[in-house]
Amino acid sequence: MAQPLFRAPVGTRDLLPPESGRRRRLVSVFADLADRSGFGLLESPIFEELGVFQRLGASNDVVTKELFEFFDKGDPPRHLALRPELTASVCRAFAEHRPTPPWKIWYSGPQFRYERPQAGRYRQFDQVGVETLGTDDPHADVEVIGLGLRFYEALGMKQVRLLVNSLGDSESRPSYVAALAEYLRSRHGELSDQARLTLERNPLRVLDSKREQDQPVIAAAPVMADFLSGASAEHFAAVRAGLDSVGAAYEISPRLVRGLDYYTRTTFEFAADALHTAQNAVGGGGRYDGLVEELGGPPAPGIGFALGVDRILMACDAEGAFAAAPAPVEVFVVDTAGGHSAAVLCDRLRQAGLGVDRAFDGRSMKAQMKRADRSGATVAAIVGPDEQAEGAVTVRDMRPGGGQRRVAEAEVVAVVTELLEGAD
RNA sequence: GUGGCCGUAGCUCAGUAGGUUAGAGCGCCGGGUUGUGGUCCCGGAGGUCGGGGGUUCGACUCCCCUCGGUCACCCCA
Repeated sequence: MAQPLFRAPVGTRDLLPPESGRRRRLVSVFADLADRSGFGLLESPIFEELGVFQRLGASNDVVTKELFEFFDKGDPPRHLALRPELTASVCRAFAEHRPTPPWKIWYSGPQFRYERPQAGRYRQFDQVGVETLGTDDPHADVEVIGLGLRFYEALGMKQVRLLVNSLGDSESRPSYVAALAEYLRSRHGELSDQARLTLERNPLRVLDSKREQDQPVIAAAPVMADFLSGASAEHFAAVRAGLDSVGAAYEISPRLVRGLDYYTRTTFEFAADALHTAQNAVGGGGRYDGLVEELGGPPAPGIGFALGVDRILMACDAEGAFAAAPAPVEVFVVDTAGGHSAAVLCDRLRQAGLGVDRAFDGRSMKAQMKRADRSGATVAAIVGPDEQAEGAVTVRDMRPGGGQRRVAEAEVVAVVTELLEGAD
């Protein structure tokens, strides 16, 4: 293979049409849903001061090993990092601007994590998400979770399951973690080496182990539900009741743990059953009642989710949903006359709001017609020497059995529009 | 960071128990007489077989290194 001089860096890729257009449509479906639910768009920087992300958890790989960090040219240099997720940025923005709560925000964009790529995992990846800050009303949880569910539905996905759990608050969580750690230590000998390491860093995360060996131990582990404080249990019950009221199907997943340390109380995950890869979580989120404060802001509880665009699209492929489609071309302009006729014609048709493409390089009529066909255009507008001489255009219906006729330039838009109206 | 598998034309792949000019399909370009696509037919361009080193009379085929891809662990969306 002739080796290209450069290629996209490891874990990144170029998104070409029509796939790129499909992603854009996905975001616009999400944007529409978020807008209609009272969420406004937050566009935050792609990089932040390192400290913004260090609150995500000292035991967390995302912070300790996977950050793309760098220094700028300041004096002294500032220590910055490409954002590995967006919740921290949203909280930082909240702490910085002090908007009136509840602050309901949606976002989309690239995020960066230095990991070994694998199915559904890239170093640069896209997420869409929402966050509601400044309220711990269980109905805020219900609204956020419901929005996620409706989004998958809007894409035509059917095989997405919602898993929910509560991690408890600052009172109940520590006692659970202590009990869990004690239990895990009692079965230390049965755990994998990896799980033992995880146990020392963050006992909760052991519940996430995918190793066969750990499964029996995990299955018998104590569950958070038994350790919830009265207030947390009540909050969780209200969230569940709310979900029931809007007909949102969910499963209680007592051992569901989120990756980032800031989560409290409600946690949830969207699992794509169509995906048989290791990464079948197409989205996840939860409550993070202390994060804003940790970033120097006022006490402000929050809840949100992030949905992985790449994984969602993989799941769509597996389900046959939300297919990619090339940008629609309605009219293809064929020009064998030379001069500016084709340019003028294209411009006129586009000004009329039509989707128009054309050929270049003065190729043969046959070649241009072939292009017209491949473009998927319903109509070909042909300008050759004859047409040019009489100020006319040949309008050809490209559909099987479609005919053609020569019309005056001034009538082209009307004739084409009429043909297209009969197209559907 | 650890491990498995893979790396031949733009794409999807075939090929070689090591031996003359490396193949197919799709795509691309041209043509099938007199300006017109979708089917069909003919022709053509395009590959130093990821890169480097080694073994050999000779390697795309064997060995080593390296880069890249892919999948899994870890981590997470």
